[in-house]
Amino acid sequence: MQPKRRKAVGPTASQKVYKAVRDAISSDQFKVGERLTEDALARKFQVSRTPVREAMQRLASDGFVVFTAHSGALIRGWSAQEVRDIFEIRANLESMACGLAARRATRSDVERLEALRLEWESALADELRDVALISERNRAFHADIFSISGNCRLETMCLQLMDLGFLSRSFSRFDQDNIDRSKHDHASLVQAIGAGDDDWAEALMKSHILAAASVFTGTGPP
Amino acid sequence: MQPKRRKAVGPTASQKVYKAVRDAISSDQFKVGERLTEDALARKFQVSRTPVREAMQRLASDGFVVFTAHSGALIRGWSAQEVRDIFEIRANLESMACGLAARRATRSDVERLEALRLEWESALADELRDVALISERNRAFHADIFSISGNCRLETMCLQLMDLGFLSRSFSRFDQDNIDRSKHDHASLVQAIGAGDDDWAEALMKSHILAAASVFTGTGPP
DNA sequence: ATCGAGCATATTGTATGCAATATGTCAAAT
DNA sequence: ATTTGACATATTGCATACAATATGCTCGAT
Repeated sequence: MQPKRRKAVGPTASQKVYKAVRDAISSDQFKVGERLTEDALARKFQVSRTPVREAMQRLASDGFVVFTAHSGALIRGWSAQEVRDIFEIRANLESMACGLAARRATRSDVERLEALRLEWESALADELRDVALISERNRAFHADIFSISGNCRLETMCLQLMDLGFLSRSFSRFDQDNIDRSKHDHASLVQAIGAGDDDWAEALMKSHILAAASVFTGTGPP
Repeated sequence: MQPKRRKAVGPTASQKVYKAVRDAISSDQFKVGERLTEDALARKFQVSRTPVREAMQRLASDGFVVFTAHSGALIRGWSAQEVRDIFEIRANLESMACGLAARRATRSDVERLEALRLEWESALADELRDVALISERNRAFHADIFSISGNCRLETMCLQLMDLGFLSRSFSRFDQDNIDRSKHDHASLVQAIGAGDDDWAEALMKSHILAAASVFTGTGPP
């Protein structure tokens, strides 16, 4: 007889709704200010309002939607100030994670990271310019650095900041210069982490994020 | 006629439960590993299970409890590694906030901060050694710096990290040396922020947090 | 035409019931 | 004595019903 198999009980309805709506927001499938009515979502996912409400609570807590009592959930927008604030935090947290990663990375970590970098470059090189794919692979590259850092909470916090909807539009704003710079940055990052040079890795990541911020917020030199 | 008064509709039941349980956790009123059953909380707050569940979802999302499907919410504990990780992040984020605060603080900001510092010192000076009061005023002091930083999201993130239950035990571990150092640190912080010296303020806060970390995690010199 | 009051409708907030799942107990086998 | 299985109980997950609140519209007054 097979070793008794644990009954494979899937994710709860609430979790499924949470994940689906979260992904939809991250990939920018809702308009800012759009109202998410419980009934509509409940019908869409074939469940009752209860699990939908629970998912919305968590989304609100994560900052993806704003939730006002008796008025429901709205897809939140981001003021220029908020976008600046977020990039400012990312520049600090991600450079910290990068420095830690440089100190802790093993040979196999570096090899995996390099593989992710190459996958991202190949998505960039493709004629089709699939922005969603480029964005996804960029995320995977950064996420791997967070993971190597060994600080789980830092990893979670960095991921949360990366996954805030507006970022999915990031690469569509990049011109050729931005892309070349990004490619160069990522290559240097792998090099610095591979060499275990934490100061270098940290400084590289900080400048990498701040450069992206300047594209996004238009604070760069004219 | 009076200007039409908005109907004073209180916070929802769900919000009340959330706040009550969150405060109870922050002030360490539950044992680690303790199970929070929905029925018990519902009876305690005289509401049904629905708002209790919603509150628990948000608490889980905020990291105060762990939530496993079909098994409910447990008060989470913190491994030594997690505590180290959190102090590491605080050292970065709070020093960042402190540097920003030094650049932005107005005269009235500094005066208010100084007043908060003095209130904290008076709580420390009291013979009774009310650890909860000391902790509360320390929080108010740090929170004011976050607020002055002008970065709302940073403020929220720093507060979340400060409010993780185990910190309420911090001051009960301090010996006289730690207390003297803390008093000195806080005084210097106000001075640095008042002088607009962001590098100094940033470095001070970093060392302030790391010193507290060493007391807490026992990583300091013997 | 514009504005505001009041009603009708839509939507959220909460309570309750039932089904699904986990937890604890006890007896029997080794 | 320890372990394993099955059953009883406790607890959560979800659906539905109803209450509370907000939203939008009509209609009348100015």
